[in-house]
Amino acid sequence: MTALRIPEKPNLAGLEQKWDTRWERSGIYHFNPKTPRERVFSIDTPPPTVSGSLHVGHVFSYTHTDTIARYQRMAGREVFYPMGWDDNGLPTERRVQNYYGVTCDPTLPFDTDFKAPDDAGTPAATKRKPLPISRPNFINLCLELTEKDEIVFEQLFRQLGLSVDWTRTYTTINDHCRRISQIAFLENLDRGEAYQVEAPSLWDVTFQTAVAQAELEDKEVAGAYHKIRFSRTDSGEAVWIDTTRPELLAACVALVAHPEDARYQPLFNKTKVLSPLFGVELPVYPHRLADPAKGTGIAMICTFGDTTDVTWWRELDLPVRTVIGRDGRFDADTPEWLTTATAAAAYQQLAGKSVAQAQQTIVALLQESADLKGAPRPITHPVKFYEKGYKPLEIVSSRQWYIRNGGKDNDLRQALLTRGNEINWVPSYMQARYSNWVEGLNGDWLISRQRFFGVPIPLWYRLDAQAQPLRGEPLIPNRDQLPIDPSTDAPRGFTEAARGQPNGFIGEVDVMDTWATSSLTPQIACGWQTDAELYAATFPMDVRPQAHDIIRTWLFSSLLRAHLDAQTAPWRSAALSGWILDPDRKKMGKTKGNAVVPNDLLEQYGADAVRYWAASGRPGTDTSFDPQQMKIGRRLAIKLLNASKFTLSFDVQTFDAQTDVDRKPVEYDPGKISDPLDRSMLARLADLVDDATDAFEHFDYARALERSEAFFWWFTDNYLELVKARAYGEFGDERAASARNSLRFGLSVMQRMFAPFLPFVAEEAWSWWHESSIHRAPWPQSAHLHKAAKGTGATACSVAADALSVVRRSKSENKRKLRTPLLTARFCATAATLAILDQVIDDVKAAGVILAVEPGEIIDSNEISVQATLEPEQNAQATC
RNA sequence: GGGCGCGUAGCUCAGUUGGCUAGAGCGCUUCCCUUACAAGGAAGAAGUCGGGGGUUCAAGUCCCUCCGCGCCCA
Repeated sequence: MTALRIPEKPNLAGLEQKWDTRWERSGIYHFNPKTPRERVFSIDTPPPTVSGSLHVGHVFSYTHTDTIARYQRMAGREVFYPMGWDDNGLPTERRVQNYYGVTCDPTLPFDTDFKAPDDAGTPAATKRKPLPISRPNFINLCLELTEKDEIVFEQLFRQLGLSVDWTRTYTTINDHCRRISQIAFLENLDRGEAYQVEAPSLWDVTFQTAVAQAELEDKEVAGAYHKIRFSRTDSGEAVWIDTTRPELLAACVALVAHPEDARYQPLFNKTKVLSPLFGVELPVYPHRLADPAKGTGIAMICTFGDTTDVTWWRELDLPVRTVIGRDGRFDADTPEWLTTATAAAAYQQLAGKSVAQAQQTIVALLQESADLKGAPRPITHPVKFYEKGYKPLEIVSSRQWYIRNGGKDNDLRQALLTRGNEINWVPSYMQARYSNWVEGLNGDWLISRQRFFGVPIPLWYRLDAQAQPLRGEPLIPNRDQLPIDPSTDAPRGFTEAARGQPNGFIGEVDVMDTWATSSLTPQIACGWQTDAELYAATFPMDVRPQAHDIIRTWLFSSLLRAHLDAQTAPWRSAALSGWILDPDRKKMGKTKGNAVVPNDLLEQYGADAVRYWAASGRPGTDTSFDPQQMKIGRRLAIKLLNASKFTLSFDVQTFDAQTDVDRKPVEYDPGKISDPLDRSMLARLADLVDDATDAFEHFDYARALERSEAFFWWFTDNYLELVKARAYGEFGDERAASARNSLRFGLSVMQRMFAPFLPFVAEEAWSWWHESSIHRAPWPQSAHLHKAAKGTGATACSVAADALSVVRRSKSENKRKLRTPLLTARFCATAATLAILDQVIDDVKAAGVILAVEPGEIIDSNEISVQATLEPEQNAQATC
């Protein structure tokens, strides 16, 4: 038996710091890879973007996962719970550019003596002209800055009490992740799943990079229909088309109308039309995607104004006539297909202009030539944007890398849908979001980005005698060379001097999109290709916790990579968390500017209280930000300390026997629990344990908390009050021992059941009577409680509590103190209830301060009532 | 337009395969410093379960329909 160490006045101050330090020292959250797979519970933690700051949304969802992790650990599983930081990608680039006042120029050589500008971190750094630096130097700055951010993040997560194994932290730009990402890419290439092709792709002109379907966002923007005259080559008759993008007139390759549209039947494939201003001769085609109800029913096809243009271009086999460059401006040179002097003159008025400027110009030109009918008619319509971008996406034809994802291959699509069925979705309706996304894919996954701070695509190309790259035969590094940066590393058989020279080589300049790396978090964390023992112990992982808005990106791409590499789903379960809503029911997030920073909350209410609020949000459900709930959590934490102090204040005869299956040193003796009230409480507690355990097994931490909390308040307000006198010894040693052992048994179970939610206060109270951590203590089992209850049911304690309640009411309604004695009390209930009440009457009598209990009266009601005589102070008589 | 979710007390939410008089916490009102806890305790008031229709002995729960809110996709 451990000596008790109970503070005089327990409180929450300093618990986070105290226990974080001890947990760190004892390493209780460290994963032991020498564990058989069936005893492991592995978690694919979402790596937060470190270029932002953590907000309550993070606290919310990471707490959910932590409650599961802590439950699983207590339930006997070896929990694999690493953390990652997502520091790779555009958000970090932007932050580094601003912080240091630099810009990345991948054509520059690595400068080994490079030092960050002196004004880094000051406003001056953003005001002056950015300093161009090489990609490796730029990446070093990214690493330097993100490292600082990561320290702050880890500090906060520790304060929150996440039971992460901090020895296994990865960052998505570090050597290990770049290596895994590059290996995975090369394997995709080997198997023919990765390929490059010159094709129209969605292009963000601000960031000057291609983007993927998953990163699109429709935004309603103002536009206008312009009615423009084309003319038939045979008759000269006008053909009016409506377009929202008149500036693309020079890029027009055909007109299109619906095949069944009678108005245009005579034109299809028979006669051609001339475009205004440019005089280009164009065919007219039928196609089902042309909407007869839209405008005049006939549209111009340009390469490329929108994704429908791409479809038409592909299906009608049209030429490419590009006028907009990657910077979003019209090409300076007059395109070759504009052959007449007037066409060239018209085009030169557009050359170099932005899309908006060009539109104004072309409208003026069309008005001048009377080819525009009436004024433009303003509309608002959905336009595709890059989710992080500010300008509408353009579609440009460029060489890009893709990974096959089923968007163009029905067999693969079906296989991915089937994989979805193998996953336990929490909540289950989230699977529909996955299936909908997979069913709606319309192309392969574009993974190349024309950016700098990302994982380089690990390839070079041989140059021919004219120094033109031979794209078809990339030079591939050995796996053991990885990670490489083709902009600074030379391929085997070449020296750096051959870079860019005829018959030499050139590095692939593109990097992979962040999702191409983060889609590999299971492989990164589990030691794929690097640690066979760890991989065998942890993969496929048990659960992927994540927010539901990135099912289409992170969840889908992760599932794809695992399917392609391992022919399995990467996890058994996917647990989707909801969002935090602000008081106006709007999503809280850093981009919306309404996010609350958690530091003050942790300071004010304590980590356990904040966790209590977070854990009350059910899986997948959006939850209101509510400091009131944190107050309640704080109160619960304090209550647990006080109830523990009281329960442990009674001496319990020590004993040592194998009958206690829970642990040693033995803290209580179930064999001494003899009173029906005590046994009944344990029976009730057994039901709770079953309920909470079942909830946890289904990832429903919120239910487990709610049930545990309800029991606990009943336990303190009723059971504890009922047994108090008996525990103090008023009914003899034997019955005192029953109360004391029962109190301790109940407390032991309650402390453990709160441990996943309130890890600090549970550990603190547990430490008063145990040497080892509660977080490695076994999860309570109902069988142990049933055994101690010896067949007694849960009814007796309910009857006792009901009886106590009516006694209290009789005093409260007469505005008397609860300590006021009842001279006499006669309980009225059914015969069965009275019989049960009789077994626990001593406790009811003591807790209710009843001097004499008269024989009960049998009535036909499920409710207990009492006829009581209050002490004569006012001689009140109450009947309820 | 398609898919998914939500609507229960003033607020935040439970309510499992339909089953007794629909629950909890907060807030509100009244009372009590009670020796684990006033950072507490006891009691009370408060709901047409979004509207309507249907199935059923029985509907907050199942079906249909409408209204409102949110998210995802087109």
